[in-house]
Amino acid sequence: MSDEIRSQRLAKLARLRELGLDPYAVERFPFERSADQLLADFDALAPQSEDEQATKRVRFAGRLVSQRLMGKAAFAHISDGDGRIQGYFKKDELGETLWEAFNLLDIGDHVGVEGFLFVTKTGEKSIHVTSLTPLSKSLHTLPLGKEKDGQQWYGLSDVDQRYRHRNLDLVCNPAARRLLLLRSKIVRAVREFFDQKGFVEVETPLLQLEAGGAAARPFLTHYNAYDIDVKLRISLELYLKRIICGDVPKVFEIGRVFRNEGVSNRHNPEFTLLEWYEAYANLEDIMAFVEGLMAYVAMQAFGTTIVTMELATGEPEDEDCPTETVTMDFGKPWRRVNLMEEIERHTGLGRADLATLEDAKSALREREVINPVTGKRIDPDAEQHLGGLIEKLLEVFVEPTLVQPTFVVGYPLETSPLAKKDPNNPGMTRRFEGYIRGKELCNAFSEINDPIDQRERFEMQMDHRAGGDDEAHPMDEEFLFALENGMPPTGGCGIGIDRMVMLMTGAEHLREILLFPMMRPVGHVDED
RNA sequence: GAGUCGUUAGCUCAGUCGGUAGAGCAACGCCCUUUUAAGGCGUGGGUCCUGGGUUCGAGUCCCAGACGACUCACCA
Repeated sequence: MSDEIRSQRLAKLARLRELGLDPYAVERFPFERSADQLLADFDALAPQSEDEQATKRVRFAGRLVSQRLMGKAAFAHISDGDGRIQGYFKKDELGETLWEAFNLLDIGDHVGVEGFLFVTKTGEKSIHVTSLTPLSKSLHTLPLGKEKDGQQWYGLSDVDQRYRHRNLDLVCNPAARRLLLLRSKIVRAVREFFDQKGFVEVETPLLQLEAGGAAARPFLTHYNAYDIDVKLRISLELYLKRIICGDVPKVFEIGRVFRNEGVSNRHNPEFTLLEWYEAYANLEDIMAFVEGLMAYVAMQAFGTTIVTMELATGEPEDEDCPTETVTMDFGKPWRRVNLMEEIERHTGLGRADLATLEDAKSALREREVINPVTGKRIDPDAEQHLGGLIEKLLEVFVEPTLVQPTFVVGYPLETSPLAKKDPNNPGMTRRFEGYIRGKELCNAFSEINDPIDQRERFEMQMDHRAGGDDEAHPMDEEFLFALENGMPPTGGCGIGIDRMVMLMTGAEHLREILLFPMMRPVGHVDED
């Protein structure tokens, strides 16, 4: 019973205090090398003779992760998170007090040790411990499991527990730790790349009167001082363009945005968005920029532009789920395709079939348009406008085929209220999205800088809203005023950072990338 | 929001036909001064997710609820 374990451990804590070794009273325990460094520099650090044992000392601290007690001697591994090293503890060298203290330690406690390096009979490089300092007491059993030859027994595998108690996940599961470190590297590489390209990093408001720049329902909250309702931002777009209007030609922001929508393996109500805007740049410039960014990030995070990942091809539930090795080279240019041409290639529906909403609906009714792999089809009556239907066709028939990095160019007017019209294709805009592994990575367009056009687009969105689309873009007079004062031609792009990490690491769930994903509270009672 | 499946010891999991709760690890005690999934002997530990119902009797069957996973819908 957990209370029993807890009281046992509190009793051990009390005894440590009686011995004058209160772990919580210690403030610092300096040591120079990580476990990995101790092992790497072993030959130089280990004493060559008994005389040197007194002078060639090492110190190390970490969490006790395994114990093998043998009466008056013991072995135990201490982990600093990244690596672990074995300690050898002997009663007649530690003395009565420290030996008792060692026996009061449990797996999960932090401990500092001092001693000299040596090799055990079985050949493991270890620390011969001559002194130890308890540094924290764990009041619970750590669900660490055991391992041998890289195979793990037991351990913490319940995903609910792993997400709710991420600290335990990080201690017990090396993969969780690996993803955290990889994400940090990737984000750092992104910042470096923008810095190298002369971009300025800015921060814009999270609290906004109207949440614009994307199609999503916002979170609502209240600002007491002004007694006004405000919304949490759903994108970074409009404020960043107002900075472009202020003649700062290259800006980017990495920030949290909030969308009041459901949770799935690719969605979380809050996520980290990267957006950047570059004056005097067009779509082709941005594509090249994305290619360069991804190549740089891959190089910094993995040391190569060639990223290999194991992807589940069956049910991830299944233990023997088949996997497929996918390799992508971010050193190569991405495939570039036209949206309408790709739809025609995968559905047989050409421009003539998709000229108007009515044409498209009757074409869908007349022909059996079914995705041969997933068996999915489209409900023609679900869409309010042609653009929505076209994007639906893209999602169902084209997206799953875009495994290798691909730019899809040319998005419909109705779903692109902030993108310039394509002068050569009525009803279409100068917009592209980048896809990897069948999932959207980025969304970019030539930004509208014509304030009259932008006003008309917002008005079109207001019509959609009146038609029942509560995610249609709101009117934003402040933004229009900025445009009326002049914005240079500008290319902009957005990338979901969490999803980018997910795509590059082969993770199947966004929640593996988010340290603390949204979870329903335990014991929640619905008020309805 | 809808459907399917799941929830048993701190962790990972068994539990047959409805008959009164099991294992390994972890914990506790004893032995053990070079072990590494250490070993040997012994001990304790359960709101079987919650609440109802059926039954002489429910971990097991029925109903409702909580939470999770997956699929779908919305979205990036």
